[in-house]
Amino acid sequence: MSTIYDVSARAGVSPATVSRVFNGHPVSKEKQRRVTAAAQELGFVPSRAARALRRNSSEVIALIIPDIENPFFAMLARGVEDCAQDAGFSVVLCNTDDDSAKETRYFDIANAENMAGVILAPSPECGDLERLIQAGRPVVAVDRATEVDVDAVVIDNRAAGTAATAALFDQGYRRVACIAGPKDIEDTEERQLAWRAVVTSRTGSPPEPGLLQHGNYRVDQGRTAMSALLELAEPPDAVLTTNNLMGVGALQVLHEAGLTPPGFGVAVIGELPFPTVSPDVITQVQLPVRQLGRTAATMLIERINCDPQPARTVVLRGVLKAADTVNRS
Amino acid sequence: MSTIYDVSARAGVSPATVSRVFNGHPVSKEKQRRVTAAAQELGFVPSRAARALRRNSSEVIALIIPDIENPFFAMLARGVEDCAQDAGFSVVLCNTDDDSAKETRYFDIANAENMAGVILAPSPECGDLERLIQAGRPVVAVDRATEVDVDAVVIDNRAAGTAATAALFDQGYRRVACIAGPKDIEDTEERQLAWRAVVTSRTGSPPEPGLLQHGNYRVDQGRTAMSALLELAEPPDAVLTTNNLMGVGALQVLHEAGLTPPGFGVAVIGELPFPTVSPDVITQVQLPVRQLGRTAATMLIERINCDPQPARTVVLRGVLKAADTVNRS
DNA sequence: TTGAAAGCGCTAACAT
DNA sequence: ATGTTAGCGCTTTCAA
Repeated sequence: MSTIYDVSARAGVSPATVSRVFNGHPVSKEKQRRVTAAAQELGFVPSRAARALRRNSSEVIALIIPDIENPFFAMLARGVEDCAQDAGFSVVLCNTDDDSAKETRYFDIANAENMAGVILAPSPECGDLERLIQAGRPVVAVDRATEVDVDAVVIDNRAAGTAATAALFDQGYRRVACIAGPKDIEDTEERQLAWRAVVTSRTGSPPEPGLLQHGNYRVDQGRTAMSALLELAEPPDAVLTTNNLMGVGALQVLHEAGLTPPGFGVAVIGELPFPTVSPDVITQVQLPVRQLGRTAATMLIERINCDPQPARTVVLRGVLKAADTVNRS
Repeated sequence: MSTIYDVSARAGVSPATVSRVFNGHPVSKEKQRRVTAAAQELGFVPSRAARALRRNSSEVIALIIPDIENPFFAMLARGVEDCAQDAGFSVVLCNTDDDSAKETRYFDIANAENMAGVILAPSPECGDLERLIQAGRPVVAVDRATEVDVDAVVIDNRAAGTAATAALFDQGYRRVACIAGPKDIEDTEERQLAWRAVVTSRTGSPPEPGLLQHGNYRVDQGRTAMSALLELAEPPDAVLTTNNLMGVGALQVLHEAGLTPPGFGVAVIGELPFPTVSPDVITQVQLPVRQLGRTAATMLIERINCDPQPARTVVLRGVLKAADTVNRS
């Protein structure tokens, strides 16, 4: 690995000039040419390690998410990485399993690595964000907002829940249940409240308590919740799940019980990953997840470039893909 | 962010001693105590950036893969990250889209960042690995081997292809087609050859050319290939896909054509991601993907710790989950 | 066991 | 526009 000194010697200029060329600072045409030529010949690649130390900011951003195996976060990661790469940043992948201690550990690492910034999908009780703020490291929250006042990109959960639930009623279902996420998470709470509101307005009374189940956003809990719903004295004829993975679990159980859509109504907030059967009979609210990632990365990079404006929250809306309307009389 | 000097001043020792404490080098009990106390009080976290520069090796490894949105690679990433984290390493996510130019760019970044090592799922024509080798950066190849002689963790593709194809014949299917990956990739080639061998031995003659389709490992090409198979003058009664995503595509097309398993036999190498219907009617060769990631990370970390042994190749085997044997007479 | 000091490769004042 | 130089925070000889 050759250094800036090797290049400067070969080009007959000072190391500072080489640095200037590689940072786009003004340099005379002639020296510019000599430097690039010398660098080319030596296969010189600037040391990001040295630069990070000197500038107290590396060309790396942290992406802190619950679990990359969840297709939602994989998509998000893809959006972030695409955008980051275009801007010359690399992305460090940090899985937290919704554990705030792990989250905090990653905050420390972000500091220790002098990372340029952090994109965070916060766990229910978010880690100690102050550590980042105090170090002056920009943070953008995605998917969920945080207590702390930082930039955020979120989904319009209320609208998503309303659209999905209303679609089920429009398709003719009457007893619409809901499988929601953990109680203490804001976004799922919003979706669940939307469901409750639509049920109330369509049926004239609030949903029975048994029709609301809580899961942890994963497939197995979708299964558990769906099983519980089917065991009710008076089971529902349709279900809304507030995320995609619990939708997968619910569909598995329904399938095993011989209750496939559209015989039983299913609506999912989020997109079913890799469906092997036609998803036309399932109502989905498709979330612009990649866009979520791209937007977050863009905002973060603006901050990294010292954009001084106050914290912003960007709200993205999902797109309703209603099931083919089989109006069951 | 306090530095090693702040700590040394507070503890009344030299900076070198602080460094020694944090690196597990011998230091007297007393000073050890004072240093840890001082560090604790100051909330000192060692600068990885400085360390990386000085040691010419950071606590970061690169994970270079085609696409994190493919659940196979998401699982792999999870295995890698879990293992890396335990050893104190962070993981940089690099999506190549099977583009060797992007791959090479990431090799340069790995060098520029002084990364500790690289885990690489090589694209068909692999990037310029020499850049890494020459810089002395350890590399472990996963999923596919490389031209260059480096450590590798791969799947026993021949066994996987054989088991899956044989299972289809055992279930009573007679005309077994194959949807394989790109022609120039070794692993899919192995799987396809295994299919060919089993077909030949079971039917007494090699498969007709039309029964072999090539795709690019993605859902859409699985669809295209399956459609082509169904349009044959004499269509197959079963199909093997050499990866999971093409299996998804094939199942979609079959479903749309009203040909669902077990009426039409389907075997997939790899696991169907998030199946919404019971996968019991589909033969899968489950690949130990997370284990693949863990093994690769473990091997890499051994190399980082200067393990001098010659390049090793570890072969992992999949597990056959045959469909419930519906023997169609 | 401990400390002093050099230096990893770069950037940014400062001086010219 | 360009060169000189002092660090960024750490690790690692070398001496003591």
